Amino acid sequence: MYLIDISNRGIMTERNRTKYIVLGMLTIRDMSGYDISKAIETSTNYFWSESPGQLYPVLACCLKEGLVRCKEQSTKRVKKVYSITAEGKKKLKAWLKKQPQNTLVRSELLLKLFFGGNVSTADNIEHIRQHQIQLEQEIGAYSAIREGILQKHKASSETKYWLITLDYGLKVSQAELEWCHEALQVLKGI
Amino acid sequence: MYLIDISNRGIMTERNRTKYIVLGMLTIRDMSGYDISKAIETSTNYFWSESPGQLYPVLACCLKEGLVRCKEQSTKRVKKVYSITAEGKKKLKAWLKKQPQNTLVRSELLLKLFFGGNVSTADNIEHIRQHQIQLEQEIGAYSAIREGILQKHKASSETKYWLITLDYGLKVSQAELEWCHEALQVLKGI
DNA sequence: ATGGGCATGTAAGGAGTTACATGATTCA
DNA sequence: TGAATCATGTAACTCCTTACATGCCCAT
Repeated sequence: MYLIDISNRGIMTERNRTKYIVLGMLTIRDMSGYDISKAIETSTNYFWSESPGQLYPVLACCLKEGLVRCKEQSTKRVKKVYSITAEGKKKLKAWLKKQPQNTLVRSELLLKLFFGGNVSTADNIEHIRQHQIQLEQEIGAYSAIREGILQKHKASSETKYWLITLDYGLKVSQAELEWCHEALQVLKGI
Repeated sequence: MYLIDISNRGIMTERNRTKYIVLGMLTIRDMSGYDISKAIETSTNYFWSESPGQLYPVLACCLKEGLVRCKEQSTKRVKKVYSITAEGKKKLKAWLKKQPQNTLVRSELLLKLFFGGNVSTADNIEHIRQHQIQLEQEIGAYSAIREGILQKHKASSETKYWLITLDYGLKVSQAELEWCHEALQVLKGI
């Protein structure tokens, strides 16, 4: 016997956080699905990503639930620009206030290193080296984005929070880079 | 028209990494499904977790594919102890040598902070404070595990890699803790 | 005129979790 | 003797990605 709430079916259950990133992005400015997708890629991607195949259905659901509205469009217009409704804002705020949880990390690199004793030291060193290169690129990208925010945007409540999350990325990546260096020294037997 | 490789169906496709953590754990010692589940919880959980509902079917699949074998059991014995086969070891090694990818991070905390301008500063401060407490506990737990490894196990190739992954957790958590401190100062306007 | 980026989607299915059922063993 | 933990498993479902289809717009 299963006691499952069947009314909660579909893609818009309590646990689906895609709708909150959609609503959140629409508090910054009115956007199309494509714009939201691009905004995620260039701002939250390192701690939260979404694929178009997930985004568009959720956006359609938000519209049906009255959390967003779509601007009147002529027959010619292809681009659909959405804005957040008062109800959408209310829903977003309620979620933002709730204690966050469910941090998920899945690092294939660490999983492979954990079992690294089964292959040669050279194999493991190579994995770490590759990661090192990637991290250096990421740190460069974050720094560039940071400069961009400071120059293009006025200091505001919004930008303050953007910088805080960016600084998380910078700080953690920097720590990872240091770890790479130390791990390589251990593996090289220095 | 869809050109999808239908032969790859089921739960044991190329992208399913659960089988590799199963195989990897069995290189440490022979284990039951339950043992593997516990081992994951106490060793790789902070960078790779698995639920029992995922683990048992994959273990059954590994058995069917000849990657693991199950020890002969009397009718009385309930516990099924598995060991890795030569073929299983070969498959694991091939995977370990391939360049890792697909690092996935989903941080609800950072997502909420990114949109933090929509709620009060106090709400955001509270989220960071909670995270700080959690981090301190985690760092304590990692340190305890580190001591445990150093005392219970002889220094070996295996333990060397365990310590490297553990040190990753320590280093990154420490950096996160520092970030918490800085972020709180920014939000408090110090 | 055509190739690339803009833009909106859908189909199929794999990955993974949750919520159970079921029964043995251990120990206070 | 009864609760906790050990132990194995399945059903149902959600989440998410991949791999397409489709067509517009714009610059070379």
